[in-house]
Amino acid sequence: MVPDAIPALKSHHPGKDILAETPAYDLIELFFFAYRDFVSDPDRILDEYGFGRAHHRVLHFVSRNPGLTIAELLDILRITKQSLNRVLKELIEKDFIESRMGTSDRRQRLLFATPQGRELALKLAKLQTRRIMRALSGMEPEAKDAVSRYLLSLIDPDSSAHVKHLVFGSEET
Amino acid sequence: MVPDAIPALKSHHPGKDILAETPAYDLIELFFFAYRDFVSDPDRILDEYGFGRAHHRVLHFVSRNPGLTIAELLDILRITKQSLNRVLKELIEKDFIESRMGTSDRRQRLLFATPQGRELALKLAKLQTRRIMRALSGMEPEAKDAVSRYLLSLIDPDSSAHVKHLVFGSEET
DNA sequence: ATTTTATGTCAGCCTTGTTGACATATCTCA
DNA sequence: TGAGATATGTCAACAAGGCTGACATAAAAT
Repeated sequence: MVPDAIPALKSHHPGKDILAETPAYDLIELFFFAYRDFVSDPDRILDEYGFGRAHHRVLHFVSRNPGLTIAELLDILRITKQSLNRVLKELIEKDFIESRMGTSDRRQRLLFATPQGRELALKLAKLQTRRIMRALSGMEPEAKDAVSRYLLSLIDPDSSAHVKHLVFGSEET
Repeated sequence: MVPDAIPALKSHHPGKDILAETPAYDLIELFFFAYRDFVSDPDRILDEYGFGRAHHRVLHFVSRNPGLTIAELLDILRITKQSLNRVLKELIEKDFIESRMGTSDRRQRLLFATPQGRELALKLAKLQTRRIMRALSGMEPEAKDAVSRYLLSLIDPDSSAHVKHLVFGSEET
């Protein structure tokens, strides 16, 4: 059923080339399916509020990082300010996020989730946590650490320090 | 910096409730960042062909499962036939995928990647494999298995048997 | 005083998802 | 055989969420 998809790797040089270049189809495809289902949980709830996945991402990171600036948020999401502005404006209008003028630099906007915003963000995070916990249950305790290190290592090395700081706070390695 | 986002879980009942409901922010966020970077690799190459991520997904699963039917592909991707048809038509026109009439059931269309299609699919899979191998290097051998089992368990239980069959072939457990 | 920076906004476009309606060929079953 | 179910294709319209380019403003930095 599955075709010989790696003809170029059959004959030639021995050694690690073969292993290094043999596609890791299992991890590629499992990642796709896992992500597909993982992000689908919040969708139903977001619908009730008239929000989409883009709103979820913004609300999540603002709720997790009170006082986040526009520039920092753009760097996290890797989208343009025009794209961000569209969903952010809606979140502010519907009172899920509040934007205050920066104190030290008054050009900046500091973003904060409102109580309503924090509540929704928490609700969605719990939903995803339930799925994560179900997956981790029945696995050895070291498994969670392995998964965490794997995901971190998948990230672009350029960003990994930044992500580490964002996710774990000011810890090292 | 990080707010007290779980006030509702502080006082009440003892026991596992607290742990079960404390958001797993680390795994939630690492999953987001890892996926963000993981899917970005192929983008540059796809651009050269005038394709997007939707084309990539279709090409990947057809290349991996020669003879796939439209219905099976729709079930994998979880999109509507109209959405699929748009990108599939382009892949066929540009000769990356071939559609043959079913033999046993002539209403069906059996999809096959052309040599050109297989080549592109392989190129993209290798690119993602390089990132995966970089992440796995430096981890214990059991780590890969832990990651694989974790991702599989994240998937909706309804789909997990189907995914298992698709990814690993006709194996059990 | 000038330039740079942080943000906002308008306009238009692209990709990729959606719904609903309808057409065709083929298979299944009574 | 004939009716209905099934697999696919297609048209039209729309929505979400990306993008680019251009331009505006206020505040900081030099």
